[in-house]
Amino acid sequence: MALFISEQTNKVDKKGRVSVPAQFRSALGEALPLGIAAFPSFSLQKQAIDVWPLARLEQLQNSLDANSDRFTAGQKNLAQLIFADARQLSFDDNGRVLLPPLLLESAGINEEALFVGQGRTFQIWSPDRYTPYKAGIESQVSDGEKSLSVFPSAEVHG
Amino acid sequence: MALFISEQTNKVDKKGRVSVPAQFRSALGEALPLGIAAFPSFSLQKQAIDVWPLARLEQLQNSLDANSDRFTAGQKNLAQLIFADARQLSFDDNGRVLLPPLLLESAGINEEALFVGQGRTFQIWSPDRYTPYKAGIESQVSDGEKSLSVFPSAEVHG
DNA sequence: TAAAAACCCATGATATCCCATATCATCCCA
DNA sequence: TGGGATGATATGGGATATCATGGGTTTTTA
Repeated sequence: MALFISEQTNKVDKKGRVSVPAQFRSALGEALPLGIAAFPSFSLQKQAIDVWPLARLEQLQNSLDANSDRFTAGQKNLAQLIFADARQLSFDDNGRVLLPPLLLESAGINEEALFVGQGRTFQIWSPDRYTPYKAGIESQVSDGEKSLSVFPSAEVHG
Repeated sequence: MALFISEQTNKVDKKGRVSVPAQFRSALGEALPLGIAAFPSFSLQKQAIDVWPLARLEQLQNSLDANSDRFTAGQKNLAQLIFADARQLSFDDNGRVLLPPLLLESAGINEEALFVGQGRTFQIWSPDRYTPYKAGIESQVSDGEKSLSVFPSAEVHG
């Protein structure tokens, strides 16, 4: 599965439908028909929506099944919350998903949804919230952190 | 078998019938006609109802048969209680199950039943009980644990 | 035979499907 | 190189199917 990169804003119609950016759909590849899992982003204090390919949730469950001892109690609680709060969304023929009202509300999304690539996952933001958030992130990048090492030993997923 | 994810509240009619969320039914897949096993959740001090696909009970029995020495005495007792307290529920043509009075009472369910996905299993709650329970879980997730590693080595079921 | 369970059908709300169109990028050919 | 044709994408709206729910009727069970 390819990575989710770039930002794109699409409209939410009155039925709650949004087109997922075509690049994101093609990044899903064969996982597209399985759909995606969307839930309020815990790491962002539910400011935005986190989206995972459904297979990633299955990987999490498999990890829990096989390596239960490698998770802290807090991590197990978080996993439970994710399974409870996640909504499984599937694509219509035009590449749209239906965002449930609860997710729209928690992310403060009205007319427009801003898709933000995050590598193996992506986020959906209200543009109004994203602008100051991103500015804050940028200001937190210190001078010493303006370049990144890529560890060559890291395995390639897929 | 797909995962049980998301929350959904459905009504319990005066006959004790509830629609199991369609997504949960489709997650059961071919196991749907076998029905489900429901019992007071021991891990939750019987605050709610735990629901397993019937095949999971069989897996538990198989594990007990094959690895009896790997279970503690307490775990064996727990298994005994589950086999005793579980009720096998089957679906009618509309995707409903009949919740026995004993289960409804132990979970404090009256008019509404809140289904909560937990991956390989799900729970059924009284909405009144669930709200404070969930708040407690959320407060137990510390800031450092607001994201999860997904071990890439875990294989995807399917 | 009374109570409970299973079965059947009806209905409103909602989600899904299908088609139409506007916009834009790409391609192809003059 | 210009300009029209082609195709992909995003978006809107109507038609259809699905879902949750209520109620009635038949069948089973105690």
